[in-house]
Amino acid sequence: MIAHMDEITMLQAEILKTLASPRRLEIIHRLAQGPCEVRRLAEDLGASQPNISQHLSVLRTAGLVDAERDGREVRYSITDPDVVVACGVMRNVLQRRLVRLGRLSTIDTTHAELVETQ
Amino acid sequence: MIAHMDEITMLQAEILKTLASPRRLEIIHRLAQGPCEVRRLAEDLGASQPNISQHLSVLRTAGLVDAERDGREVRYSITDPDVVVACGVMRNVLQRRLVRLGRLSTIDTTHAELVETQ
DNA sequence: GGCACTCATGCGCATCTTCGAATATGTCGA
DNA sequence: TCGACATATTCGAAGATGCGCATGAGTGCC
Repeated sequence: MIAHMDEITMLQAEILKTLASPRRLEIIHRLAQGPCEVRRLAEDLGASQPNISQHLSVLRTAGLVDAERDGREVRYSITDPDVVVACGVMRNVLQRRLVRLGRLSTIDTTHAELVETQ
Repeated sequence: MIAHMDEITMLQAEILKTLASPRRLEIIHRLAQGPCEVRRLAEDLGASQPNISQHLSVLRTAGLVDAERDGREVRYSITDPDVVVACGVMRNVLQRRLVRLGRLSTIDTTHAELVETQ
């Protein structure tokens, strides 16, 4: 579909599609704090191991996370910190919007530098 | 699905899902240069009017763009510039990756501050 | 080798998304 | 009011996605 379009635009759409999942966002969010093994991710996020593994596979294919074997465990980590930064900016957009919608009378959290990517 | 999860995480996934489309990214990219009417968008992007209108509807529902009627035309514009910034950061991540993959011997474009969101 | 543990993968099913084509809605001018 | 133009919406088919479940594959210890 869409014969000719900036290749980078299509790649970007792929990346975004990869991130467009609550579960995967949680994983990214968790990995932003530091590398983590599959089992622990599954526990922390309250999901099944296969489920987490599937999502990690998607993230790995998209090049958003790296996998490193350590004994029988596999430790995943964020590939490029800027992905977390981008997510943080998005998150701030949402924060601002929620404030705007939720409490119209409230003074805007002028540039609440949350970027609490962690 | 996924009973309890940060509401903001789910909203963020919604936003990302909205952006996870080459066509819609093109639209955002185009609107980042300034407001534009549907017909011109369709022409510039080489897509049909209904198609563009559909995508604009999705973007509008997600609150990513604003629509303003002007006579019989409707002018669309970016709601929050930070969305463009976030896209720009993502784009840079990709740029770097392409450089890394394409020309391994090339010196890394150390923080090529493209953010050519425009 | 055999077992336990950790992670990855394949399958089937329900759900959602996208597109083109047709059509409805809205706006202006004659 | 009618016609022309600009935009929005609806519909159906094709394709993609997510989940649970079962199972395969890799590793280390006995």
